Amino acid sequence: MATTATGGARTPLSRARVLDEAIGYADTHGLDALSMRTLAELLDVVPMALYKHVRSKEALIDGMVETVLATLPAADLAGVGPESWRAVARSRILAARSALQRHPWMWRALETRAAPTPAMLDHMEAMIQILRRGGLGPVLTHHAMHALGGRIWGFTPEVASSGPAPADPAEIAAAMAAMRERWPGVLESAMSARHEAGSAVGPGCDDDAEFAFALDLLLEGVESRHFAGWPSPARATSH
Amino acid sequence: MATTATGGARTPLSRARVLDEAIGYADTHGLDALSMRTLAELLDVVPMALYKHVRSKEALIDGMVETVLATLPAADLAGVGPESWRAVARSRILAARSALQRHPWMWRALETRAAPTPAMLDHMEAMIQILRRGGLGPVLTHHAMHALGGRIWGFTPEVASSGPAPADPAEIAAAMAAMRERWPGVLESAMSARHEAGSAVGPGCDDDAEFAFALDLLLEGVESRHFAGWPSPARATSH
DNA sequence: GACACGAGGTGTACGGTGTACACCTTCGAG
DNA sequence: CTCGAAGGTGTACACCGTACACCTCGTGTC
Repeated sequence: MATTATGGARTPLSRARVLDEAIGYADTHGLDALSMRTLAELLDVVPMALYKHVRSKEALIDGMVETVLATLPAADLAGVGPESWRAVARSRILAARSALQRHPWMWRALETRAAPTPAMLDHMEAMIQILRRGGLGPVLTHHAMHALGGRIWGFTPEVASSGPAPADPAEIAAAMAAMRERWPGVLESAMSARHEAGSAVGPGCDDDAEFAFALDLLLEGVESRHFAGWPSPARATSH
Repeated sequence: MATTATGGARTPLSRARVLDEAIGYADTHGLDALSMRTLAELLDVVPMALYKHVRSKEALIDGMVETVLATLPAADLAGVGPESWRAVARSRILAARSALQRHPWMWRALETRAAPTPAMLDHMEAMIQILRRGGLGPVLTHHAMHALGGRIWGFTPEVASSGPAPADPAEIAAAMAAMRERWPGVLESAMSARHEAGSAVGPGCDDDAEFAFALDLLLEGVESRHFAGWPSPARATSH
C-alpha cells in the first residue's frame, strides 16, 4: 500500500494509538484473539511496525494494563481517619471494580504480569495509605492487603463463571439430573441465588452483591482485629 | 526408532502415563513450557501419538487437573455439625492448599478451565455439604462459597508474587530508593512482614500465615452472619 | 492356522504464533 | 544540501496445535 499516493495519509502510529486499538479489540474479542498480526492489520500496518512502539507482546499487555489503570480516579486521602477508612477503602475498591469491569481481559492480564507495574503499585500504595491513615499498624495493614488479595482489584476470579450455555433442552435436563444426584449441594447453592424470576437455568447471581458480601466480611474482620488491639495481645486463633 | 529391534521394548503409552509425565514436567518447568511436542519427546513418541489418549491440549490440562484433584482426601462429613463446621471447613481448605502447593501450575490451570470438571465439582460439593451440615441455610452457603472464592482451592493469587530477584546490589538499591519515595507504604508493608532476621530484601513473608489470616476472617464473618440469623433480619450493611 | 479388525503409533502438512534482522523511506536539524 | 535517525517494510525462522492418511501390530473368530 503506497503511503501517500492512495490519497488518505493515515495518521502515523504511536504508542498510544497501538495501546488504544489493542484495548478496544481485547474488549470485544478477548485477549486470546489479540495477536500482533491482527493488531497490525487493524492499524493498517505491517506486524513488525508495532515493535517500534512496543518491545514485545508482553510489554504490549503491560502497556494496556497501565493505560486502563491510569483511568482510575486518584485517591483522595485528605480526610481519611479512624472513622472513615473502612468506607473509603470500600468505595475505592468498588470504583476500581467498576473501572475494570469494562475490560474483561484485565483480570487475567493482571494475574499474569510477572512484576507489578507502576500503576499497580500506585493503586496498592493508595490502599495501604488508606489503611495506615485509618490507624492500622504496618503489620495489620500488611495482612489486610494479603487478605483482601484479588479484591483490591475489584474482581474475584470465579471458578466456572461463564462458558456458553448448552442451549439444548435435553442436554440441560440431563445435566440437571446428574447434578441432582451427584452434586445436590452445588445445585441448591446455584438455585438459591435466583431471587427474581429468571430464565431456565441461568446463573441469575448478582456478582456485584457477592463481591460486596465478601469484601464486607474482610473489612469487618480487619476492623475487629484492629479494635482488639491486634496483634499485640493473644492473637485470636480459630476455635 | 525401531520399536523392538533396539532391545528396549518401551512401556506402551496410556492416558495415565501421559498425564503423569505432563504433571511432572509442568511441576518443574511450568505450564507454559509444556507443549505437545516436548511432552511427546519425553515419552519417546511422536507428537500425534498423544492424541490417541487425549482429545486436545485443553483436554490434557483438564486431565492433569483431575489427576491432581483426585489425590485430595475424601471429605469426612460424618460428625459435621454446628459446633464443628468451621474447623472442618478450615482444615479441608488447608489440606487442599497443601496438595495444590506441590503443583504451582494448578492455580492458573484451575482458573482457565472453561467449565468445572467433575473433581472440581466434587470438592465444591464437599465444601457446601460442610457448610450446610453446620446449619447454614442455602443462601448464606451460596454467599459464603462466593466469599471464600479462590480460597476454596487453597490458594490466593498473589499480585506480584514471584519473579526472579534482580540480584545486582546496585539495582536493588535503586529500586529501594524509588520505593521509598514513591511507594513508601508498599515498602513499609513489605518490610513489616519480616519477623525473623532475613536476607537483604527477600519477601520473608509467610504465605501460609497470610492465607490462614484471610481464611479466618472470612470464616468468622460467615459465622457471625449465621449467628445473627442472616439473612432474615435487617442485613448488616457496612456503615 | 488364516484372516480381518481395531487400537495405537507414525509422517507429513497446514495455518497460526512471536519476533530477529536487514532494508528502505521520510523528515527535520545542522 | 546533506546526513542521521526514527519509523514502516519484507523476508525468514522456529515453534505451536492438530487434521489426515497411513502403517503395524496383538487379538478374537472361523
